[in-house]
Amino acid sequence: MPELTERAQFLLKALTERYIRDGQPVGSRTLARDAGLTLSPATIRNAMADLEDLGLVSSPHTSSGRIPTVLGYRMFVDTLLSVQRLDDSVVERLRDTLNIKKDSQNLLQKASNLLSDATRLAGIVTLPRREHEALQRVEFLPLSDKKVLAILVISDKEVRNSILHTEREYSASELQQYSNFLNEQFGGKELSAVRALLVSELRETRENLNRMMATALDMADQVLGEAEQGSDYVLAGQTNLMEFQELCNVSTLRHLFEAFNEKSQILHLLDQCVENEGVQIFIGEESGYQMLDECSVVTAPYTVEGKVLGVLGVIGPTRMAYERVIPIVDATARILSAALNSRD
Amino acid sequence: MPELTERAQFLLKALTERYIRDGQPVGSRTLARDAGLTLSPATIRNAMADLEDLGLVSSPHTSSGRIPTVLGYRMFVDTLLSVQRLDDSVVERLRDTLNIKKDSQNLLQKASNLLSDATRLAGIVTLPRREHEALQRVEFLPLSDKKVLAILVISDKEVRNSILHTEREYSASELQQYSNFLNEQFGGKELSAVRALLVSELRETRENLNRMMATALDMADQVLGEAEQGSDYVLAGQTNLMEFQELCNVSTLRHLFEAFNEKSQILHLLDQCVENEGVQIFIGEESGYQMLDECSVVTAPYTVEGKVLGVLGVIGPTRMAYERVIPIVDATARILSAALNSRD
DNA sequence: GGTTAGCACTCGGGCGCGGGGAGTGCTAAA
DNA sequence: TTTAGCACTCCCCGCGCCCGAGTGCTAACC
Repeated sequence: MPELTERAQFLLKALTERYIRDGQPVGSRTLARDAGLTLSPATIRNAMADLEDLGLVSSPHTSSGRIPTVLGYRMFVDTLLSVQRLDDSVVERLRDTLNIKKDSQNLLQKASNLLSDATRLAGIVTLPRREHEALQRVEFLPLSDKKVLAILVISDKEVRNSILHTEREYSASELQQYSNFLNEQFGGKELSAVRALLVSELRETRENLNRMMATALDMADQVLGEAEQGSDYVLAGQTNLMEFQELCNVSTLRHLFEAFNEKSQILHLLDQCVENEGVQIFIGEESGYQMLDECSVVTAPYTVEGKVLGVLGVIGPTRMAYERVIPIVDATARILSAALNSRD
Repeated sequence: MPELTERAQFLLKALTERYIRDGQPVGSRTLARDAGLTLSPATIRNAMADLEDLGLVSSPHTSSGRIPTVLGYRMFVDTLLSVQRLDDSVVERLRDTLNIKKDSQNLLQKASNLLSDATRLAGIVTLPRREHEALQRVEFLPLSDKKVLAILVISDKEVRNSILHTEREYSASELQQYSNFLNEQFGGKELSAVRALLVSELRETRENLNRMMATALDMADQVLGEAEQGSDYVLAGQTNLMEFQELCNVSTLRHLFEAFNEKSQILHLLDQCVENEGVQIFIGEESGYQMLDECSVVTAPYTVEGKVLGVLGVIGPTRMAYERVIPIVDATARILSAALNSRD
């Protein structure tokens, strides 16, 4: 990263802020007025030429003002940005909305809506990863006609059930035996571990197991298979993106929306944010995905009991109000984490 | 509806088909060549002038070809359309995809995808209405720490559960008593009836009821409240709509997509289709919703055991290939109904 | 009478032109 | 080092232009 004189930094900051504000390339005259410095446009022009040489700004054509490059934005958010303190009322609102007691799916949807409302961008929240969930308990309930309801208690917040199709009818007490067996064997273990154990056990001892055991294992495996489905996310406020000039041509929008539907690419990007804690920002091409070339993504992981469960964030044009967006994403992540933790 | 000479009908049909094919206003010369009739452009012009007087076609400006009006489309789909017979392979594909055994949520999503894929438009499927579902059984399971898992068995296909927060801990046997009571009282009744009964019973006899009954009713009410959430739909292939010239300006798209997110208006429209059986079509303004002015909606209800559960369909530009779309929507509705019926 | 050829007319779209404006780089002076 | 001055560049916008496609009307034709 090249070193800049204080003035150059100041100008880059002013230019970027101005450009973010009204989306027009910023000229030397405007900047001179804007910056508050008592410098003539000519001086500014010299400084801008330097910034251009360093690759921090560029001009769309010969005689127009400058706009920040990706590198310019990078420096802006990394070292120049003065992050706004969040208005208490906003925090209050976030907290209020997320503190209602609801199932987590609903909570994430709410969070996504909040993000998109507060930033006027698209909000995104990944569903919690399931890998490290532990199996608390399994219960089986007989339904009519060779069907069994399996209930998988993962925590006091997460319960999943699935309907199994069996080859014969089972009595309640018989099913009770099975679940007892499974709970004894696997209760408290991580789902992935349970699955692995089940598979190996099925392979090793299938011949020797009596019919009951085999069925129990089959059932559990069937349920686990469903429980460990692929990751996903909830999205809100995509339409907000249609308000921005720079995204407003149909082909750009189409690629973006197709990526939203496709999910895999976006998920892959968000997955990278799981490791780093705190707010993380991808500017334009940095994401490595073409459809996001003119977008920035601001993310933060959310946690329960210290473990990162998922990622939330916003997607918007590179020209977004970072100083407002960053604290919102940050706060939402914290508050969502708190809500997930404290729920009784 | 005005009566038309055979020739006028033929010309309207040819014109509409042509316009649907390539989206350009159709001129007399083109139509003369296209129609297969050995008529000169001048003759066609006369006939077109008549059609215009009847409000069936219009020209965007003085010297351009004609395009069908909403009325023209209406006559086209009602009396002129030669619906294509569906290719068997397509039916096969529909049937294959919908016959996998999956929970209904998943099935509807699949159906929506199929619709959008097969028509290259946006597919939509409303979630089944819940009103007439009967409560088969309720079970309670103690979780740790003053929490109780309530399981609501609605049918062999639908099970919902929710976690209740109680004021004290309950033993398994105590909970068993509650569920027995509820099952005796309400088993087999419709959810709405159950709810009504509960409310009145709570009001009338609250004072006299012992604590157990009250808790049981509270619990059940809490669960039912969640179960009877508002209606909803699954959507697929919105991005397909971005391919059409006539929808391709950002503001039109925005209104459309906002309506998709909003859901209430679209749902209201779809609700109208529940009553009529078979395929139903709204062309342009006919829907009564502004954001659909340049769109048509083709719907068909799907049923289980003769009862209409929901509606599916597609949304696309008025200029859509009705003769292809209609049988696809029709077939999908039938096949989805069959799949929902036959699932074991 | 229905059909057709001919003709004048209309309108949208594409193209080139020219002027104005915003902004630049360079040079030379303060 | 900063600044004023100046020539230059390029976008944008409006204007006039022409071309082509298509129309309506009229008059002739079968």
